[in-house]
Amino acid sequence: MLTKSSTELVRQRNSVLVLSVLRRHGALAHTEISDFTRLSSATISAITAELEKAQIIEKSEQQPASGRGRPRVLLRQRRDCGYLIVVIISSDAVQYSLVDYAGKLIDRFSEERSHDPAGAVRFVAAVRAGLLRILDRSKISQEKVLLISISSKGLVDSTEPVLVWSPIFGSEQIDFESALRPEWQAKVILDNETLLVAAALGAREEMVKGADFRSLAALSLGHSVGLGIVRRGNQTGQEISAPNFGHMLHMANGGLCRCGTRGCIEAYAGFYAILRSAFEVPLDTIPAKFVPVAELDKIAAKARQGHRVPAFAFRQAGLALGNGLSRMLSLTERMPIAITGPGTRYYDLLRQGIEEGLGQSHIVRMEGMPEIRVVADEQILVFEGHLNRALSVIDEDIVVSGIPGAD
Amino acid sequence: MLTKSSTELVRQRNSVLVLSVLRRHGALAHTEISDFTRLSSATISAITAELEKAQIIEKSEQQPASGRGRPRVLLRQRRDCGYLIVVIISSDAVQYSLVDYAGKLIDRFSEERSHDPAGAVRFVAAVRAGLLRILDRSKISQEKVLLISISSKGLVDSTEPVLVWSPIFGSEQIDFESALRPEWQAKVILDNETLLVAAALGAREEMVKGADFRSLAALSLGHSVGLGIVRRGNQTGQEISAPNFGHMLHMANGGLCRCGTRGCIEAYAGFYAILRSAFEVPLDTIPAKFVPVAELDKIAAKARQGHRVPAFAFRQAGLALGNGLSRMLSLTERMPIAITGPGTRYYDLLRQGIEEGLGQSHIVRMEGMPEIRVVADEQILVFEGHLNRALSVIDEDIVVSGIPGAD
DNA sequence: GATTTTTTTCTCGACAGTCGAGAAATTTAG
DNA sequence: CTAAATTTCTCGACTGTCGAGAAAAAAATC
Repeated sequence: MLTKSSTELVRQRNSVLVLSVLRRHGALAHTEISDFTRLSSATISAITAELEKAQIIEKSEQQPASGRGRPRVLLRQRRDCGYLIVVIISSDAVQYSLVDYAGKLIDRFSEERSHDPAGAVRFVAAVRAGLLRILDRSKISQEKVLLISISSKGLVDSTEPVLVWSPIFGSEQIDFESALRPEWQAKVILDNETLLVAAALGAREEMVKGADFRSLAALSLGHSVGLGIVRRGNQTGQEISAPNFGHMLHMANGGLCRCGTRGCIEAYAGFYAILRSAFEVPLDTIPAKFVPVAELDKIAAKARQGHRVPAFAFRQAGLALGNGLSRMLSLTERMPIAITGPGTRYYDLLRQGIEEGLGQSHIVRMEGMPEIRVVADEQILVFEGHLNRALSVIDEDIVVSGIPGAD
Repeated sequence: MLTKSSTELVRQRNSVLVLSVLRRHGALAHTEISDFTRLSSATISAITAELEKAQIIEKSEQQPASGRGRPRVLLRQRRDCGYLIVVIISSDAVQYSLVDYAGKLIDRFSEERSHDPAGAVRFVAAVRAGLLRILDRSKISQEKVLLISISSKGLVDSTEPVLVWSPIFGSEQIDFESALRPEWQAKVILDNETLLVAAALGAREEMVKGADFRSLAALSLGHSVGLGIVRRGNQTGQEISAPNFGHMLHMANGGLCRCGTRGCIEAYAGFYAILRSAFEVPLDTIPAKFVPVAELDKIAAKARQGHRVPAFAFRQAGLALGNGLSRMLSLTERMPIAITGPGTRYYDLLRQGIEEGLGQSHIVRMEGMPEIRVVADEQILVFEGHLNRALSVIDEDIVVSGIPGAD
């Protein structure tokens, strides 16, 4: 359903546009903003004057003029315009980061997680405590926190910040919105971790390729298996999605997965699954909860020395991943695949299986093998994805919810 | 990448909006347009005056006033504003339809197709001849044909009207753009057939549910297997895609498919595949090119009488479909599935397998079985999808390419 | 038949937004 | 100290939407 358009909407969209180029390129002069946005100089004047009056951006202090002519005055976001709290939930810890409106990290700490399984309620309490703690440490007033951006592995609702399924809590849902609402008036968003990795990689790619960038998938290998897809939308920015890839069916009536179903991709390619096949444990035994990476390193070493069984375990994992990716590609357009996560250290062992698994499908035989690259630093990408996403959400909210001081 | 907005864009979008409500609801009065679009009466006056001057819409002749007050004047599209040719390519014929700007069918005929395999070049020539023929029959000038909307089974390029892979021509690509360009200046679009079915069903659904409609998948069963997905986009209308579902990998190293790959879904669920398993022919024999439906009806009759082998063939087909659908659902949100095509007559035999196949995946166990409905009249839906899509493309093109007579 | 009521369409002035052109500001070069 | 260069700011023109009320036209009422 289309919806009506008006002149105020035009101003809103152009204001968001100005803020977004400021995000992408840092402090900019009037002229540069005009160049990037293709808006006329007069319009830039009007918009920036409004944003400045509303204390969202500010003129930077004069810098030594480096050329002839009137010196430029750079415009940048006001750091104290608002704050963002990033919460990254991983299997063994929760990391809290406080970030200002300009994207600068102000404070950060991690808290260990107890692994008690019946702990969804306790976990939520711990997150609430963590949020209050980071707020307290920095002496920022709670109203200044505009957004809480949370990420976790697992399946996330597409419209509300609800964790529908996670490796740790299973089907015990966690609704962060209602958990934080009385205490916080900040907006709460929740994203799948690998989706953020994909978003960050997509943004980097768009920086380089510009309009040529079309789409990209990120595959995260670790205890569990995650996938994020970024596609360039028709008009408005990027479309991202985080499917339930790790628990897509690999083989009917296959190995038992942590989730209780048989034959998931993760039941072949998760760390615990590789361990299970390497030790030739029957595929229907209940998988180990956690697998120390050192343990897997030993198996990998043996596989590299030429031992058949451990090598076969990695190969099976690769096959499951390759088949799954080929199925994903059957449902989307052709796109490059970036592999991240701790599992990348075994890529040499997985590679052959992945490629063979990919090659078993019609689409890959027809279009050829997709480009596969290995990308390290998953942690950094997750945080980068949080910032990209969260700060542009804040920009939009600020503008749409009426620029304060404009009336 | 965001892009700048301007007042002219506002007018464009609102003009398209007016045309689209006229499409959806037929001839409307000034007041009604204002109600549907939520634009003010003054704006409607301005826009409709412009469209009328440009000979895109017209005031309908006075109808007997049916109430107090000044009688309404209804506005409607001018039939002769432009024309659309719909080309539906099916396995045994090509149907040509000429439609006016108001969506009314003016002329239609079908032409048999010869099944010679090396016939891509000849086929293109036949299509060109068919297009000229329908034009000639109706005495409409070629410049008045604004759009040629083509559909086929198979895989279609997402940006250009190129048939990348089809059941008949295989990987022999057909570029309709370049095939028709010298002769026709009309825009050419090409869509997968099942995608149009999904689009039509989505539009119907949106009529009923309004904003509650989220997404829907259409599964077409026949000689080949097709899938179309419609999702409600963030803001602008619907997002539709037609994945290569029939040739998604069902089982590694499985039965041989028409496409030459092993283990495609179609190699289990296509008509020829059901025939093959019912006759207990080895799964690696090259499949029959065409299977008369009567043949399959016989097998179905036997299966319904309780014979094991034919019943098993349908069950295997159902399992392949169910597994495939479950994989699709792992990569998208939960959505209802509409089953169409000639294969629906065997739904009673397929059903159990489909449901079992769906149930083998984590996502379905967690979210529950998706709603499955059987929808007849695939042919009508294909044409309806063509009209929905093509006419709104025309509306947009007319408005965006500058309203003639506005200057 | 004239007048009032009702409903719809049309028109006018107010307001918001963008744009181009040129004025104003401010620094470097000579 | 003046001219050139460069950036920012300002003004009037144009386009768009909106609300209010005028104009149109038919039915109801007196």
